[in-house]
Amino acid sequence: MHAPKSGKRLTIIDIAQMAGVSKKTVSRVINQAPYVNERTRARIEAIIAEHGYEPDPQARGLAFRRSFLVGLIHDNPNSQYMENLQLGILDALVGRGYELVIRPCDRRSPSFLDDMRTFVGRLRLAGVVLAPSVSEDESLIKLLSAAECPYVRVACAPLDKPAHLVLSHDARGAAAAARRLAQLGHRRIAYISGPPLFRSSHERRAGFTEGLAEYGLELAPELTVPGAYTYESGLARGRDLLLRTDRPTAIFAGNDEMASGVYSAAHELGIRIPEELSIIGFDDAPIASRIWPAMTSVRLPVRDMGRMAAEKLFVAPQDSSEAPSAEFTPTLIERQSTAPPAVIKPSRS
Amino acid sequence: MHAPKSGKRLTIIDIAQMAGVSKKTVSRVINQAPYVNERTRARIEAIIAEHGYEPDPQARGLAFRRSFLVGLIHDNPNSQYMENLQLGILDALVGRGYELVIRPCDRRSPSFLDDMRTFVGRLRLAGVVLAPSVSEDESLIKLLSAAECPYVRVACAPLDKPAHLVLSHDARGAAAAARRLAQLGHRRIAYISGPPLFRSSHERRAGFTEGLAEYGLELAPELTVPGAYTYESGLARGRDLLLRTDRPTAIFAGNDEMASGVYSAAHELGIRIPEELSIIGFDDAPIASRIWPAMTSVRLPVRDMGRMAAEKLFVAPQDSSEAPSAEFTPTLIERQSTAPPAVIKPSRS
DNA sequence: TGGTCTCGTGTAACCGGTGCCACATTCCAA
DNA sequence: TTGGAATGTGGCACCGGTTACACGAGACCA
Repeated sequence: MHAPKSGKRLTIIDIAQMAGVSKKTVSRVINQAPYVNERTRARIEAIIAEHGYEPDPQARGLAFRRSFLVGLIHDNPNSQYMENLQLGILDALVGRGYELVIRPCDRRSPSFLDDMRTFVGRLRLAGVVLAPSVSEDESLIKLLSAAECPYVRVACAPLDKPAHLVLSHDARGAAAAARRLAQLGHRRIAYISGPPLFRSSHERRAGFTEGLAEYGLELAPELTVPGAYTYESGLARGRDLLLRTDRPTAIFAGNDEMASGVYSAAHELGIRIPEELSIIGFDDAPIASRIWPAMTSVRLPVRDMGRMAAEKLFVAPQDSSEAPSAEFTPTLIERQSTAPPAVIKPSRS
Repeated sequence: MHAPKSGKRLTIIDIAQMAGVSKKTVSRVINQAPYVNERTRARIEAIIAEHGYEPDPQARGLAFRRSFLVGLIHDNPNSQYMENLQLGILDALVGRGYELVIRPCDRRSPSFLDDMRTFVGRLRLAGVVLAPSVSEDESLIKLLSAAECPYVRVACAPLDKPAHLVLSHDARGAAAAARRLAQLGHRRIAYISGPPLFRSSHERRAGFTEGLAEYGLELAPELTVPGAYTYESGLARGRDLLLRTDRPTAIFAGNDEMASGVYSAAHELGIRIPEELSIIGFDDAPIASRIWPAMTSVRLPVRDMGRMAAEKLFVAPQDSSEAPSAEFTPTLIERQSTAPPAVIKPSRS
């Protein structure tokens, strides 16, 4: 129980003096370097623990020529998604002495690449995690490689280097949705896609098509309509689809945001869910379980993906043997928005 | 057009050599210190701009004995709220050379205060922003004061020091909701509160009561029920209220999360919104505009509040004359969930 | 003419750690 | 016994900036 020097925080020199060694030896202990006598190491560790000493990250960073900060670059409008990703990353960071710095971005801004260069360069980031859809930006990847900044992409489709990738098999989730609708007996099934700029739009459509194919069904072109991942686009496309004379009995939307738009369209038109219309969304956003009737949706383990992304930053990039598998399969969460199609009275065509 | 030394990043010494001065003079320019000849200053600034030199924050931080990081401590479950707060804070930080580090926390954890002490101490944070409800934690405030760490609280009720506060007048927003319901002709109005631990629960109730009072109405105790700011609690309390023989014609929920629970309860019971039941929420969360029919809600300018919070960190704490007013009044966003009450047929009591 | 004050600039030490290398010991094989 | 490698430790420069202070030059005043 040494009285701590008032006001001053402990430095490596204080610890060295207490232990009767040079600060270099304390440094070795901190960095778990070899060539330290076991007894010496134990003694120093005890002193460090007793006094709650923590080395200054800025001083260490200066000497190491890199910081103890991990950046999260994103342009994802889904705040729930981003929050879970943050939490997952922090799961891995906390305890290792790293911190998370957030950087939203706009890929369409003319200063985008300059901003990013400044961000990773000035901070000498220990690594960055890229969330969709900026994770699909190849020019940014090139920049990061050039800056020798470790990075991990969170994405929904296989991209070039698996060592830098945390993959969600969106296609599999969409396929599960398709199977479920087919099993329930639906035949006239519509799909509202996301914008083509997003890789996930294509993955989800491809998976959905594949799932239907397993049941001998195919996605009719006239029932495949383009949305924009927004509520408004879901509402508009939903109206379009539901006003047709032979309207679909089920709609799969590329995300929950659009699916909730379809809900509104159905309500407007007095079409009952799920009796007259089955709906499946994607993301399992908070709204899916709060909307009425609760929505069947496809859930991504976003927090796990975030944790994995951060952990991948800490394994040597070349050591692909050590690299843990980073592929995640979504789950279909069944709620009350899916049911067998109503018996359709033959329309007098 | 000097060829940059390959691979090496520029340091203050490089700039000093180019300008033919000592690094100390460059340092003065960077920090906008006095006693630099105007011509010298201009020349150095030109060189800095030309080469895109940016001083290393870690080296500066080490010498300054504080970092260029601002922390955001939160335990708010509303991801939309947190995202907007982050964006607002970043609005103020970007361009000043500061970065935002995120730290979720759990006030009930036994290691809570130790974690926070470590967080602000080890990083030598330039400041922290506290989001509700952890912003109401007095022991944390005490800790920050002791650590001489600048802080700003984002809260919904006047707390001790205005210089450290960004205030949202939740009560005024709730009063606006009350007025609107009263104007529409509602008389049997229920309130579902948040948990008592949250200051906002009390503020919103108080404001709502006050707004009703302006119309000679009062909040009946039997129509004031305790919720928990969750969807489930809104659903349960909504069922309770709507199953009563003389059920309310309007319900004001302490937040949108609970309000969406009331929606579900109403749908379950076949009660039409807004014809038979008016609902108002609070927060204007994304769900408010996506749920059907779109919900009337009270909107907080969260992003502005975040920006203000960060800006307050950069004015001298004592200089309260300079401190900008940091009070925000919510707005009532009217949508389709409010209407005059249905004419009630006299019940055979 | 000299003294003091303000301005403008440079020098040296330092912030709190790490890298590189020298050096002393111990261990083991030849 | 000896030499070379492996082990354990310390010294010193350095990471890229800042503070404290010294110093010279010119302005102003007595």
